[in-house]
Amino acid sequence: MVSFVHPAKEDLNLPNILAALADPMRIRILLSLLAEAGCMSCSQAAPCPDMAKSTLSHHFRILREAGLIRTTKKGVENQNTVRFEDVDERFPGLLKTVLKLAAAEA
Amino acid sequence: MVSFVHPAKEDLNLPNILAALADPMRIRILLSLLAEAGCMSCSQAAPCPDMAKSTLSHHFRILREAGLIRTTKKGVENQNTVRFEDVDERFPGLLKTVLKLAAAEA
DNA sequence: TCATTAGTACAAGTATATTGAACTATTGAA
DNA sequence: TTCAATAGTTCAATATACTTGTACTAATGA
Repeated sequence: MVSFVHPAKEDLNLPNILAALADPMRIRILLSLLAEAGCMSCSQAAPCPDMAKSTLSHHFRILREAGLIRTTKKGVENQNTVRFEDVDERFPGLLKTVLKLAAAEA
Repeated sequence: MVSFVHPAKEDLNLPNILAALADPMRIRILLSLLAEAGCMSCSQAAPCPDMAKSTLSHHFRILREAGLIRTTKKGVENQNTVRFEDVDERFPGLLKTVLKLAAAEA
């Protein structure tokens, strides 16, 4: 059985979050998740279909352990959502600012 | 003769900037530079005196090549300033948001 | 001219990212 | 039930990036 590590809201940590946001692939995953305004499986959310599954899994783990997404197992897939409110409460404005700029660049 | 690489304002690039901001030591260097509201040598700006000179030089180079600081040689020292306006024009709000949150954490 | 100071450059070791292969869990169909 | 297919994870190996010591350069001042 796979169980996912999700830090509590109060344990969100700025260096971890910034490190997670520092990878263009992970930014694109977050934008993709937000564009669908809800849950997506890892494969759906992946904006780069030719990337190795294991690499993708690694990126989702980084996002999850930084507290940027929440992952739950639904059947054979995972459902991922952005923890926007949690992150915004702890670090107001950060996610909105970074993702807005990233979306504008893309 | 050492000459420094400074990207033009229009070449500032979000992934590079986020990657540069993803290291706590580099965040502390930026905060230290801004706290003095101006120029500082590398050694002055370094918030961690027991770090190897070469490591420090490496961090200043990352910041410089991401376009976050400008370095000029003044005598035997370097003078470093944060390129706040350039970065803010290209990526409005980013630097202010990140550094404010980082300062609040520290 | 020579010692000192501030920093850079390079090479070596150490840490992190990427990938393929093997594995687990769930589903759905025979 | 059993079996194949699907979606992800884990692990081990390789590739890339960070850290540091040593050697070097450039400027200053005695």
